[in-house]
Amino acid sequence: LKRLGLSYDWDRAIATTDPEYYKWTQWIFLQLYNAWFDPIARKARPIEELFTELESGRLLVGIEGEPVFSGNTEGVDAVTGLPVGTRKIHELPADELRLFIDNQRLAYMDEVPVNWCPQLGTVLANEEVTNEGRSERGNYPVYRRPLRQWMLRITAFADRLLEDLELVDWPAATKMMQRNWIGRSEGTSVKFPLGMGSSSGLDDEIIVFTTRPDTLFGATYMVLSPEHPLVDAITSAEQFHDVNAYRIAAGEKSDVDRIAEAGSGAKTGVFTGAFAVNPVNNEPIPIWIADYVLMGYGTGAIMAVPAHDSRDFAFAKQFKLSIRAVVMPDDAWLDAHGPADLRGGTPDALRATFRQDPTKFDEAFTDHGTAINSHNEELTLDDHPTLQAKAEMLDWLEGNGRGRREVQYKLRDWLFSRQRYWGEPFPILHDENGATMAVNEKDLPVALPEMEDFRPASSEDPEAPPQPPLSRSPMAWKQVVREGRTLTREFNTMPQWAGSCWYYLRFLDPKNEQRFVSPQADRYWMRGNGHEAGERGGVDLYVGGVEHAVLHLLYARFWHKVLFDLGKVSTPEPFARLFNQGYIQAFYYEDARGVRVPAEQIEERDGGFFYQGQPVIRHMGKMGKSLKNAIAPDDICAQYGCDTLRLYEMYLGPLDQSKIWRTADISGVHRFLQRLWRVFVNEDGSSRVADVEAPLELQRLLHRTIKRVTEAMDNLAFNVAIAALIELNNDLVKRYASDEVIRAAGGGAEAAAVGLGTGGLAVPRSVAEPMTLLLAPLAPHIAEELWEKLGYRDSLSRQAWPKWEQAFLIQDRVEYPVQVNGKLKGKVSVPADADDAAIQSAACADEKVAPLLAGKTVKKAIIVKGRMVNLIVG
RNA sequence: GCACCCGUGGCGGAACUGGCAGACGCGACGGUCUUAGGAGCCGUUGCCGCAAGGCUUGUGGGUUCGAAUCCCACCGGGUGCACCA
Repeated sequence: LKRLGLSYDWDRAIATTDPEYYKWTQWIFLQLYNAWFDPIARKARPIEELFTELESGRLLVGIEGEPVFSGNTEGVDAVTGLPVGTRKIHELPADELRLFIDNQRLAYMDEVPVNWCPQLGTVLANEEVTNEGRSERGNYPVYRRPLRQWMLRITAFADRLLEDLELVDWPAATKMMQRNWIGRSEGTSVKFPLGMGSSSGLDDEIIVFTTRPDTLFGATYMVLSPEHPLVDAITSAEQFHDVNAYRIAAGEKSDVDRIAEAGSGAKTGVFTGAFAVNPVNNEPIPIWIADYVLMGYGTGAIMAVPAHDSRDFAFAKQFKLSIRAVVMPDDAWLDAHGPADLRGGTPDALRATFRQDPTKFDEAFTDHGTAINSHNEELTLDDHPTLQAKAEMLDWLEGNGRGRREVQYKLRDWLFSRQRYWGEPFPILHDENGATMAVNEKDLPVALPEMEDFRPASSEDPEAPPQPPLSRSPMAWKQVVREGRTLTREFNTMPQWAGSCWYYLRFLDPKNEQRFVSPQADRYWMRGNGHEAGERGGVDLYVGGVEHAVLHLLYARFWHKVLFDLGKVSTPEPFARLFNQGYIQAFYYEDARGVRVPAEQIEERDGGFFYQGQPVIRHMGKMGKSLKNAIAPDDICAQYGCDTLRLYEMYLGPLDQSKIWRTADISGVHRFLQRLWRVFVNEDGSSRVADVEAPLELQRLLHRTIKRVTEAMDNLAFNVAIAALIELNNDLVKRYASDEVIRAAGGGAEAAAVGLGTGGLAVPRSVAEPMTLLLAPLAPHIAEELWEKLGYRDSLSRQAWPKWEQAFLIQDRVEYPVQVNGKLKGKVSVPADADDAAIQSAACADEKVAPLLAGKTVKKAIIVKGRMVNLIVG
């Protein structure tokens, strides 16, 4: 791939080139294809059970082809004799039944507006489009256009994906991002009948979603998204031209333009000529179309309450639509936003003005308040606080069949097909009618065909049709004959996420040829911490960057839940604990044109930075190719060794923070390793370690170090663990000085005499061995070398982790800081078993403290055992 | 705009449940060994002060015997969300 000049990444290359791996990715896809979501049980079930449910009559087919549970129907239709709102399934023609079933699958094909990126020549998932409306990869513009594509029904799992975030030990920020992305919002759907002036002639209604049903009396117009399916039917003849022109313009707009427009606050829109009826007061209200209403959220239609929604307020002012106040704000808001001549005046005047004409205020009031101007013959909300008014309105709507409680999600189904060569082929065949069927399990994997030219069709024209490279593949691959019928393979391929969605499961059992993972391996690894089946469980610790928060981590949770529901894995969540590591950052440099220049060729002089003699500007950013500021790890390894590189990166700071690379700082950890080596090993390579007694103070330091390192490692605080080892090493260097120091002091024999060593020059084995084991996870290579110098022939990796002994953590004497009135004044050393009275008298007798107590009485002494003494004097 | 996280020496950072702030490292300074030092070794190093001593965890307040840690307000930085009805 590199030779061909194509960009690639390793995850993807491995996932799509190892048939033993993608075979099982295709198999999991078939699990999704052959499953449906039971909304009552709230779980995925095999498609066979859909047939069973249909045959038993517990599941019925709704009028619009939706599944209806018999328990949810009300009464029997007098004409058909069937439960209200259902059809006879046995009389359904085969193709309709097939359509019904296909529409229930967790992997299904649908024609929906998708993110089309002509330059990449492929469609993209919502999660792969940036806030600016560009492709995350390559940063190209993305357009919305309807295309028939493979979708995965992740929305069915929205509630469980949200709820089960409670189970996992993840960073708050990552959970927050998933919650935002799922975007659950509780509200009300309200039916607005079409009124006079509608050209449709149908008794159609428009359903809107709102979180503020209490403001329904203030709905003075309605807005449909330009793509709303009813637009054609309702638009009047006079308005047809304008509406059509607006729709075309909106369709041609890229997301980039649309989002830029949103940022400016400007609104565009066109009147359709049609009216709807506000169900609470039977007033006709005009229906507009505008692109500030998104087809992708809610029902693609809104009731506009301009007095209490800032977008509707801007739109109504621009197009001179009426604005009616139905929620009274508090006085402070009125005073802050009211007309200049009334500000600072009486609240009554402001209230009266707001009630009459909210356009005199400078923005919409969107908070909760007290309902006003809100009553009809049956219902009055006036003077009721917003929460109460919401509940009352909801009751009224439900009682009259004009609306009901509803939950909306921002999450959309996952667009799963791509028009690229490098991806797992779908294990799917199409018949002559376009119906889909699964490839037989025994025929997996469906391998990619050999092709000369497998590049995606790139174009700058948003109208360019998608052309999957596999559509140009040899006929021998494209067509499959099964039972005498010629079937065609699916030409789209899966996105890179497919393979990464479950690789952690394959890691548990990578050589298994019978299953994607054996139940034994799943149980052993995923429930290793004593979890029962169905409890959280999952991978013990998963370290990765935040950029996966709503991509890989959401997709993998979804697949895992499907596999869990189908009994293929035993835990509902894949990753028990997640840790987001920070990025290594480095300086990068831009020349006068803003072009980035290689950081390694920068000269620093005269307080400035220069590239080939030209001044450049220094910035800071994530280390990588695009900023031309990468440091090749190989070079650092060649110069210092890879243990030094490891140690340096870990010593930079906490794992979750972004850290700045500074090559100069490497010498610190490099020196540590050299000093450590010299404590253990003589210049001639012989070991300095022997079976000598370690002094008590050293034993105590060793056990303190074991404790600190162990706890730091548990917290992933590698920098702290390394610091503790450096301290231990510094102590050893002082006690058992290195060759150079001994020579300087006149040779080994005299060393003890001049105070350089207390127990001879040999380093006690009882310290050296545990220290080596503590070092092993941080600097594994040098630790193995030292282990060999200690006389072992096998790797230390099978050794038990050192344990600290409480007995060595206890000191004979304890040094207490002495505070007087909360201020630190002195320190006293007392025996560890001294009682409070003894500690206090020692504290009072301290030479720094005593003068401060002269002529005063100690009113109170706060003594915290082992911690400190605080004397309160009057 | 809303939400979340974070502010500690010249720098990276440490500090268990509120209990000696600044561990450890870098840098700097001094010494030593050297033909030499951008190597090694030995020291010093939060700030002010000759010292005694005083001050110090973004700023201001609060709780407490005691606050980097808890609470409130503000300032600064980072991240996320955002035409989501």
